[in-house]
Amino acid sequence: MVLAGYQPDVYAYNVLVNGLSNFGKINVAIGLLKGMVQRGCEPNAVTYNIIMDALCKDKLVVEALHLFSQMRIKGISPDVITYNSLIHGLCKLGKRNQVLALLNEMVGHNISPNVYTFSVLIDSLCKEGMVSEAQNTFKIMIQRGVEPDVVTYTSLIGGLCISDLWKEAMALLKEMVGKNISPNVFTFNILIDTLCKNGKVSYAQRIIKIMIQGGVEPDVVIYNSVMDGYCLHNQIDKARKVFELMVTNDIFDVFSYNFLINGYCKCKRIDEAKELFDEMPQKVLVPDTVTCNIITFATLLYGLCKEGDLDEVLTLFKAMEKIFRDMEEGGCLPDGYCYNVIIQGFLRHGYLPKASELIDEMVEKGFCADDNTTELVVHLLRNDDPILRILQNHFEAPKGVNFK
DNA sequence: CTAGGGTTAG
Repeated sequence: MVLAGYQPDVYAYNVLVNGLSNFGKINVAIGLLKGMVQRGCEPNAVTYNIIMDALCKDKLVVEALHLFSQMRIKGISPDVITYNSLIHGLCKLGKRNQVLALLNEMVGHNISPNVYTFSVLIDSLCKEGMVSEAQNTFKIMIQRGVEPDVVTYTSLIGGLCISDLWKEAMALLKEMVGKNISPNVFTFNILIDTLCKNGKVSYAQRIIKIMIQGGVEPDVVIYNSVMDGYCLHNQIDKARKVFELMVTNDIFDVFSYNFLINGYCKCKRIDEAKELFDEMPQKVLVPDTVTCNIITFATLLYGLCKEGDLDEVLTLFKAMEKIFRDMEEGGCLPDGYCYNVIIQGFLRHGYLPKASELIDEMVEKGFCADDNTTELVVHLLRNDDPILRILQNHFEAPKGVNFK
């Protein structure tokens, strides 16, 4: 464009700056910001907003604030988007005082906080567990004539759920529906999952009905939550019924299997857990879920270890080792959780050499013993087991424990 | 051309 003798205007530059920022090339975008001035094109608020927002999303709020002062020196007025980006960035860093200062500043410049501003504030308060403050902010917003939308409601409902205030969350759902603000599948899922975890599966079923009436179809996540809700509250057979319904409708995934396997392991119905595990390859074991397969192995082994069926554990572990090697090529390895669970199984049942060998392997791969593993080793050490000296090097002594 | 939320597991 330049070679052909055309001068890009500020819109053209902004498109480029935006593209570069979206691809993480913020430094190149900043270079362009300087370059455009040299070529006689003045940046506008949008140019600065794009770069400042990208910086804030990279937690580089200090750099964003530097640009903020530069734009004002140039006489370019910040707008509500400028402030929202900065406030969002500062909220994520927990800089409450600076957030309040900016809010005051924007109001002082006659820039009113809008639904984005309030949503950011409410979401941030919710995530910090300050739900009542979030509720207050919500009230203030309405008082000031700023209408909450689906984003604001979803954030606040999520916050209430985190604090187990599901009755308040339900009330809020009703309120938004009454205002003709349609909840989406995420709004429903957050609520349904909380209800299920609290053992209120029948409430959850009611919400699912409301949801279907509202034209939102339950997805696999919803069914999984309901199933896990039953598992968590010792109603494995109800969970099984949901699962079978899911399989019939072809709505299931690795999560579904993992929940149910976990449920069976927890109520010691290991045979059924193993049966489910065995049928997975025909149904869901596709390459992009290999990580989840590991989790499933761990879950299954956890159940077997607790049962003390060590022969079976060893058989499975050998099968697993083979799969691990196959996975290595795909870059998918067992994680620390997996190692710890298996090691604990061996420790509990006296297979100390195998435990030692696995700890070596785990440490070699950069994973650490977790609290449970450490506790088991310490317990065995207190009983003065000589074999455990082999293990000592792998653990730092917790306070008050002397390995020697 | 620019800003907010987003759900399930060991």
